[in-house]
Amino acid sequence: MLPFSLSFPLNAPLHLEATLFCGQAFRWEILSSSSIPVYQAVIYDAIVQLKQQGQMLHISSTSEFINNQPLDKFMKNYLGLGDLINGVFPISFQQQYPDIYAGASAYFGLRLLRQSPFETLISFMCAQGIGVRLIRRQVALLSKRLGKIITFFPITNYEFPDAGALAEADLEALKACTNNNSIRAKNIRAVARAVASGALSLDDLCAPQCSLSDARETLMRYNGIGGKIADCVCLFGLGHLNAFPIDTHVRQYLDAWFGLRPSTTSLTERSYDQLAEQARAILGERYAGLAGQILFHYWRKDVRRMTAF
DNA sequence: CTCCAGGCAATTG
DNA sequence: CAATTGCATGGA
Repeated sequence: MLPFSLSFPLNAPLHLEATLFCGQAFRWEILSSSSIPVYQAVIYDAIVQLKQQGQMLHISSTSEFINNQPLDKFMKNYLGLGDLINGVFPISFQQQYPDIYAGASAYFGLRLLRQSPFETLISFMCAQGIGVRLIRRQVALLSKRLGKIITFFPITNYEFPDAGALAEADLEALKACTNNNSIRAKNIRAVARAVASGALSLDDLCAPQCSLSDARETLMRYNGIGGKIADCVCLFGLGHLNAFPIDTHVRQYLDAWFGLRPSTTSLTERSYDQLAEQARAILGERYAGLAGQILFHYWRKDVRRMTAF
């Protein structure tokens, strides 16, 4: 138990495992695998632990404030507790695809996290053509080697490095953290330099003050960020719940469940946008990203039986 | 050895 | 313009 703790009641049951290990976040760990699991991660400069008992969520932290907000306010926002799953899937979807809706209902306790924009950006730049295992390894290495150490005896962990740290990092050191991919290391450092210099302001790209199309357009100006990665950053770090990232898994379920296929054999910028628009037509413009993330998790866990998270 | 993993960018028609 | 083809790296 960490020094600052609080509990609050939930108006709907959470699925913490699905939320923290569905691929939107890469730093959460399970501490105890007893009947009630405890989840731990470093968020900004705080070690945070979560535990759910019945309808109560117990939170403890090494800091009273996270990212300049009181712990309870920060965590409610971080965990997306304001999003009500009831309105996420349109009635038309429930009627037209009752079996899929029923299957996905096991994951209605999944929430969309509002993570650090910079950490989300760099994390998903590590996520191209690579498995989730290796993404987690890269993010862990970046933190361990380039982030500040944070301790609360006997816990030792590391903050995700800030833009300044990555901007000044030695390219070879960075490469050693990014799966030995020098192009990726170079792209990450360039983006970090843009953020550190103020040329790129991630706060300005957050919803609702910035539109999804403006945010992704800005992000996609940088090498190593295409439509999919921009959408992931928008959805998981910038609060754009209508962003709809299409990866190999989403492509698979869009095809299998809805008969949606890209107009081209390989996904181009154009066919990507077309496919995302067709998905939004089925899942609803407003919450397509959140609905899609639930379907993504359902597809991977229950249909494809993947255990990689 | 081949194929896949939460794609991107340069090149070509 | 739009679409096809290279490319990068580790693990199953």
